[in-house]
Amino acid sequence: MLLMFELPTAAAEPVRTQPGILTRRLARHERLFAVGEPCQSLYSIRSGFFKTRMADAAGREQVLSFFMQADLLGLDGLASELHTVDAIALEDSEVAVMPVAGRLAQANLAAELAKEVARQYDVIMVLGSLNAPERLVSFLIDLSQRLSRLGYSSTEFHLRMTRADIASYLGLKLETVSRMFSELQRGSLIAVEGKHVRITDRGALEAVLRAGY
Amino acid sequence: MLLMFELPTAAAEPVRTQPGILTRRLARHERLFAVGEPCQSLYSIRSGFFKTRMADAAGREQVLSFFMQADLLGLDGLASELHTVDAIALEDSEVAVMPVAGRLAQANLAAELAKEVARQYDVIMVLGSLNAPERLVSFLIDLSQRLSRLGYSSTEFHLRMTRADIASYLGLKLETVSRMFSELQRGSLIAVEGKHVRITDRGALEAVLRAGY
DNA sequence: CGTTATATTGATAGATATCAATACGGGTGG
DNA sequence: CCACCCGTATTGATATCTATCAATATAACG
Repeated sequence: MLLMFELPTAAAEPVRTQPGILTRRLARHERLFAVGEPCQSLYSIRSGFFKTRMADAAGREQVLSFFMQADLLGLDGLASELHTVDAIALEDSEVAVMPVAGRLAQANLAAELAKEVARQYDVIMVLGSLNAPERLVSFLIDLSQRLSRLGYSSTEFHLRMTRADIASYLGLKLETVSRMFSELQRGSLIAVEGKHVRITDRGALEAVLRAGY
Repeated sequence: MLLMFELPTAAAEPVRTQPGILTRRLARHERLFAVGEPCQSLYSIRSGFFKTRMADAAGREQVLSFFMQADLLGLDGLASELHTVDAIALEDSEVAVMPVAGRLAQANLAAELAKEVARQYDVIMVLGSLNAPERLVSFLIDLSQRLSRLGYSSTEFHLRMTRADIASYLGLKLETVSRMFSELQRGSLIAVEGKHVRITDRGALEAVLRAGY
């Protein structure tokens, strides 16, 4: 099992399902690309769910983003031509492989990068100025909005990532995340059962971000 | 004095110092652009020092970056065509004004955005996984390296920003930043006197990031 | 030179991390 | 297909870190 993580990420050869479009399938826990690998392609997520993570000089790991359907993965590698993060499938997934120099025009690339910059500013705001419950609320609202945009329920969903993933993403510890879930449930803002979340009071959730907690 | 902050940011008309190149001068505390303004130009810093900041729904302010000579300001506005941050001069400064659609080729734009994405990942790592002294160390090393690249001393420099600015940038409170400065000084890693900083033991500073503090 | 912003330091409170024990659940092998 | 087992999650008790409150001290600015 541990071996799975050691396989070179190119082990699964992309397959040509439609003329001119490469598709790659990944099993849960498989790595789409790893730190240090050359960045030759971007990946548009067809289905599934990913996280990206990075480690610092002391080996501390940080989850940087979560990616779902229609999201574009791989922008991290454009500055240096090498990937600076690992991308890991959190469930069986399928991505469209797009050569960096290919169909994605230069202008679109800039637009995607600009969006990524904007998203990251939001993450920095969260990490820099929100306390633990606020961070979790912000995370849930963001998830809810993204799912909604994809046509899924905005009030009820399954978390694809572990508490540890959420904690790392939010700059907290997993126990704290767990406590905050329970806390929000006690306050009747949400209903949680493991990875299943239902937003029961969206107004109150949004109020948390406006007025603090 | 307070009025200064209320002046529209376009008050100071850019002047044409060289044929084809617009330059704009700003006094300390003056705003180069503000949240919500259309993003028509990027700014290359000729001299001086800037911070960018953002406020969330609850009005909490977050300093996002510091900019110095040769840095490119304004990338924040490219996603939505409106600026999402305020840019404020921390000392008398001069910037070259570059129309977004102008001389900066599309490819260069993408490259700059990619670099910005990479820089922000580092900020997220800092906020997400370092404790207070480590954050300050990371900040000082980054500053030192950037100044060095510009030909200034990497071991001795003047901070252009206040403790509150540093604190916001690092997701801390200003008192904590002040304590961490004193702490690093007690450990003989640096010598501080107000805004003047001297790095006395760079090896030890770097060790903090490798081994924790 | 006075006034105000900025910085330092101390005492204390509050939030989150850490340590630990238990419960839960999903994947795997029998 | 079921039972087992290990990864995951919850919860409690306590420790640690950072924020807050407060009092000076210092420096920058008009």
